[in-house]
Amino acid sequence: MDSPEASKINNISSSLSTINAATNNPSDESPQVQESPFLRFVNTLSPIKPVKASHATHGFLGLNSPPLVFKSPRISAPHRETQYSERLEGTHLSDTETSQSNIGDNSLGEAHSDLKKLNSQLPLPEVFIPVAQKDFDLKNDANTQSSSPPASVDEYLADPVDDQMYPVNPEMEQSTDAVGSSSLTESEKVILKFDRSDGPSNIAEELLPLLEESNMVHQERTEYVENPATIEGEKNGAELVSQEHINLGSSSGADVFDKQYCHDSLPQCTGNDQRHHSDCAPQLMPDPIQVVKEVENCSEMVSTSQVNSENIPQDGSEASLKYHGIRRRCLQFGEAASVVLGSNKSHVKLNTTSSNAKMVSVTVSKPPGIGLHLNSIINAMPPSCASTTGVRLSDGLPGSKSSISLHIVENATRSSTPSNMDGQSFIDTRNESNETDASVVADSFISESPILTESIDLYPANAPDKRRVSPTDAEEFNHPSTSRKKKKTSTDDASGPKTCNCKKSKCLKLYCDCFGAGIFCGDGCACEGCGNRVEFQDKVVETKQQIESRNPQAFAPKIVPCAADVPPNNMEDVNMTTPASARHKRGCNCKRSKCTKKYCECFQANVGCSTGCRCDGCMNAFGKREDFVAMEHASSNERESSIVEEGLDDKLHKRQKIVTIRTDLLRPANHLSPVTPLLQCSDQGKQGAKSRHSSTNLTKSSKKPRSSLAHSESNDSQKNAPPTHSSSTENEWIDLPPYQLSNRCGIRQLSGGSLRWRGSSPITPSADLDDESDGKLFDILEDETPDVLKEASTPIKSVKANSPIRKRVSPPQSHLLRIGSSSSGGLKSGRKFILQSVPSFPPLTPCADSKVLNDNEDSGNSTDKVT
DNA sequence: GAGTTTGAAACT
DNA sequence: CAGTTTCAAACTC
Repeated sequence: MDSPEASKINNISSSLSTINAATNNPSDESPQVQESPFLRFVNTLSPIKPVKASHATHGFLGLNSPPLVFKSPRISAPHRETQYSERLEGTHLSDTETSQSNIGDNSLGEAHSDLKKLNSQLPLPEVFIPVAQKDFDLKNDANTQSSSPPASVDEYLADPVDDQMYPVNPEMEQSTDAVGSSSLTESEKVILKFDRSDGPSNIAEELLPLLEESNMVHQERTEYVENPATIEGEKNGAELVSQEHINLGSSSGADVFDKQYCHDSLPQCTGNDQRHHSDCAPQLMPDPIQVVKEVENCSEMVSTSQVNSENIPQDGSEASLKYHGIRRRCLQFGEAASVVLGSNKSHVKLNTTSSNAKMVSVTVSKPPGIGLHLNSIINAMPPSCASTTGVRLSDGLPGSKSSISLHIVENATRSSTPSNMDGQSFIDTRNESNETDASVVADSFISESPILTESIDLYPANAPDKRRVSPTDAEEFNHPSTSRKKKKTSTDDASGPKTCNCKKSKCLKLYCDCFGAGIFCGDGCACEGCGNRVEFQDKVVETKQQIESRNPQAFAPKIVPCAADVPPNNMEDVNMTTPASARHKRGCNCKRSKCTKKYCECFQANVGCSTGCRCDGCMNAFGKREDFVAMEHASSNERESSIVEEGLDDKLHKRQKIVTIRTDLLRPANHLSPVTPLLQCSDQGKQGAKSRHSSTNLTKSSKKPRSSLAHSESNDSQKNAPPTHSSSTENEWIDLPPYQLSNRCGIRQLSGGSLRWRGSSPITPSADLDDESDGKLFDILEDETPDVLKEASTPIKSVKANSPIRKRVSPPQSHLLRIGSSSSGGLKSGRKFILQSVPSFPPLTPCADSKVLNDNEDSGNSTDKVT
């Protein structure tokens, strides 16, 4: 399907990718696109995505910049229409896919035709698109183009577009999703109906009030949209959507839609529910604007979905509309669960995988690993809510939302592609991303439906972070007052939502878990003089702003899921062990806990320590800093390298030798071991100040290759011991050789590209540098590289040790830029790789950005080096 | 449940 | 920017 249209798709995908980045739905795309890994890869690669995404997010989220969506609902309406049309197409495509994969209902094809008709009928209001919505326009254009061609293209386009649209307007997303759902044919409806019996209805009933409200909003929108008749259609469509979601659970293809829906609807619905019900004691702390807008958004979201349904020519009771949003969640969630459970397995594995990925992305729609603070919020937040949270994020971190979503998507894709890696790896990723998501969703829904529990079960919560975030948030939302008990605290994870016990901070400091997570304290909190309550919203917002003024990222997710993002080279990746490949942005500073207890934020987040960490004696089960892992891998490599080096010493400069060795080692390993060289370096790694200094000194002064080698070796020997330790917790990861791990990351996210990438990037630079470096770079680097930078490059420290050049070699320039771009954390850590791993621009931006950066870097480095 | 430990956040 | 203090969670008993 993809191949013929791939070119188009690619073109469009690039544009879409940008949009997608903005939206959180990249996962949706990916799943859809998954059919053509190449497209997926292209999408992921497109550097534009992240940037636009960030922008879009900014526009939305940024407190400073009121969300465009709100301002110009009308404008959005036309978009919606276009989106709908697109969405319809996309849905058609997806439907077709689903039909092929799972359902195989002929009706789907019919539905597509119907949808196409509808689309043709529906005018594409590209003109309407506002500036902020340019992305949408692009999408629309792409969609329109794509629409004409076979469904496959449309599918990709439609989904991504929708996704992209979402970031700008969550409502739009839902609407598009709804449209897509609406696109489902009657046959699907039938299926959906069956699925309904599954039980989301209960939840839906609970949510009905919300739906009603949303309906109100819908009506408004419907006005925008077009005909009142369409409204009915919407309602019907809503029902259909819900049904579809359910059905999707059964069908793989449907899964995509479901996921999308779930993705959109779930968060939104949750947000809506939360707001409306006001159940959640720990409500997300609204930004001043957000509060009002959120409600609107939530309602809009629902309404949009309904509106989308308008397009769908189906019968349905209004009541169904009410359920619609609710059902979505439930259904979706259920679907997700079912999917996870493997109900769909019977269909097509690929589909299931994709669906799973989608599921993940959808259900999650939030950065998996992310989040102690914002993460939680984000997780809990529905898209609409996300916008609200996003506001904060935007304040500190532009595009965080979008970026997060991207990460999620990537994660989802990763998880979705378990086949690639070990089942374990797959599971792991799922655990984090999905768990968190699932947990969140589950938390929100558990009360409503048992299905949730299933999904949850699927993802045994491993991550404490998740625990904190999701449970608290979810519970809070679901059971604001009741759920909380006193200090269940994070440890309770599963037990309950997070609560605080603040005595003096009044819950208005980051000390407070609730405040730090961006949620209001609930009844369960045992805090004294709590100022983090809805009553004090103004104050809370003000305080937040103050804190953000000091540290824009204060509320940003501390954990960045970036397995793929992490530069392939990074030691972290190798070390990484972090199940989700997530990392703590700032890193921990543990001294005594050795990162083995929850004192350590990294450990608490189930994330391995990264180069950014300044911990002492890191024994983080999720991944030791870099040293250990690197040491392990490096040790073997080093030996080889050392031997080679020795031989080379006579001939070449020691430096060159080292470099060449690296390149040699790396090249053969290529994608596998781009890390290895680093690892070698890493061996010296952290402890490294010693090793570094010594090595650097050696290199500079005597430049004895052996000295460096000796360091590496010694370090290896020393560090080797700890790595074994890591294996215990992370059996999965640990089991895999470091290079495998790295591969994993790359493979997951980017089917093929990542590999190339990594392999080339780390290696080529060094190699090239080596070649050239001897004369120029070497001198420059050595002399110029300030100690800070050297230190900064800690992860690669080994590089330093081996050769000053190496520091820069891997990505010298880029590093600097990155470092600069990367927040203070990067500088602090001072480690090259950290910089890479951390998205330069918005540290929040998870995978996508980082990927992009990496891609850029790689390309740039390769080009530079090559030249 | 009380007390201690720990490290992040806040402050100077 | 570094060092110190404050704070609340995490942990231990």
